[in-house]
Amino acid sequence: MKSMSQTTGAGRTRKGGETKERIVDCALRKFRQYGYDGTTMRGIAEDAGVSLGNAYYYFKSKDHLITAYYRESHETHIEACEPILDGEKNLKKRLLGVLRTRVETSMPYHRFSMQLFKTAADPESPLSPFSDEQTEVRDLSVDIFRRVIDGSSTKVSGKLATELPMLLWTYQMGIILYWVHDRSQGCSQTYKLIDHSTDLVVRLIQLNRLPPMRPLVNRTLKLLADLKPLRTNGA
Amino acid sequence: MKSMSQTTGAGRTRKGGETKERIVDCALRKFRQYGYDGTTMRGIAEDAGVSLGNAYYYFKSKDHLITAYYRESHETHIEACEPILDGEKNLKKRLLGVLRTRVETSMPYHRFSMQLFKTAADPESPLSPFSDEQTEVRDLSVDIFRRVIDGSSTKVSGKLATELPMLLWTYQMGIILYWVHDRSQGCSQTYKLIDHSTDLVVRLIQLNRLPPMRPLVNRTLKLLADLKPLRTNGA
DNA sequence: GTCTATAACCGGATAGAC
DNA sequence: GTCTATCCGGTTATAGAC
Repeated sequence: MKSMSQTTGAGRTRKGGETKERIVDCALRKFRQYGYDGTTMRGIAEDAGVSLGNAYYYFKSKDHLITAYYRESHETHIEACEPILDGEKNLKKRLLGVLRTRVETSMPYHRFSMQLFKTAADPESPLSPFSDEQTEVRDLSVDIFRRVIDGSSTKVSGKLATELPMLLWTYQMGIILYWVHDRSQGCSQTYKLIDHSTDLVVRLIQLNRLPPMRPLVNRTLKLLADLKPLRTNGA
Repeated sequence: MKSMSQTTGAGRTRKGGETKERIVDCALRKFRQYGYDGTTMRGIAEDAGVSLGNAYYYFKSKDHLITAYYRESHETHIEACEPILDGEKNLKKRLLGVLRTRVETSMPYHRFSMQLFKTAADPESPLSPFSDEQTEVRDLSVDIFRRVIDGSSTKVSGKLATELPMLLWTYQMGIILYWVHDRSQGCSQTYKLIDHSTDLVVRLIQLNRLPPMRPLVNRTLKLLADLKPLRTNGA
């Protein structure tokens, strides 16, 4: 654990912190307005009233501004989810609510996300939501799904219980991937996908209770475990 | 259907065709040797003995050279697969053989593919293996899996039969995605993944025969059908 | 040490002459 | 079909100011 901010160690004085914040704000605004490709570092710097080189003092690359997006994105999401996580007991409704909210709150960044996913899809990059460097935000995000399960009336048992929050997070990433490319009016296709797939997912979770299913479930979990060590050099 | 080559309509004279071919050859060699990012258009042009501008006359962007890679990649694969497709009857062994061969033949391009997937993961791009523009090569690739099934002793029935070749192709893309990020010695992790996952996949295919499974299978297929129309503007 | 600015460099892409 | 000249934007080197 190194601790936070990829952003060059910078921003440790009153003025520095403010400058950094100003850059982030301008960047996010430009991202919403013009998308990722349509936003230039020169443009951000100009808006923020700093020189180009100075912007690079705070963020060592354009990509690194993405971390700022992840943070804002998560905060907006969890805030909007509280009512559902607090008030609803039915598993399917909880899951449905969290996923729909994720899409809704991300809407202003639709164009941006389209172009983002190109960089984010590459687990090489520290900017990938799957990378070590994003552990912090990712864990917060996985936690939402832990709450989805724990706060519901459906009890999950066996090996599945441990893995489920992370699996649901991955499932959410799949939804996002779809949304990113969804050009339908108001992203109605994505909402349809959410409805149909949560139905399936909840069924599968409940199927886990049937003893004859256990070997298949366990074998699948074992496979997923194998999928993990992408970054290690193990033989 | 527009027909082939994304490459600007160019290359229709004797000399033109040769120049184009020379560019492709130099590009692929450089891709193998230095990866995608490590290869510059200027470098390719120089090796091919043409000017930078001229290279752009034949390929309207660096990305468009990727089409050339897809083509070579597919040809090498199918050639290497013939023995298995002709000689083996067991479904699992056929599938295993085809997937292993895919990885083996792609090995010289491992570094290249790492960087490639960044661009290819974006279905926006005409370079994505999922895009309309790549229908031609993709169909050829899906066809390999049709042969895997048809030539095997296992009979597949129901709605699954129609979709299975395409599903297996998608599954192969998943394997490739894993391989691309696999840093283990000789990509042993990927081969392990292939072994374990084909086992699971073949089991699932055979499970399809059990009547009680049908509703779940059909519901899943319906969901997958919903997943398709990513590019349309449907309500 | 923390911050800021100016002037390059590099490589993908385009314009336009021949 | 081919070239040269140029643009554009991410990134870096470097030098100074607080």
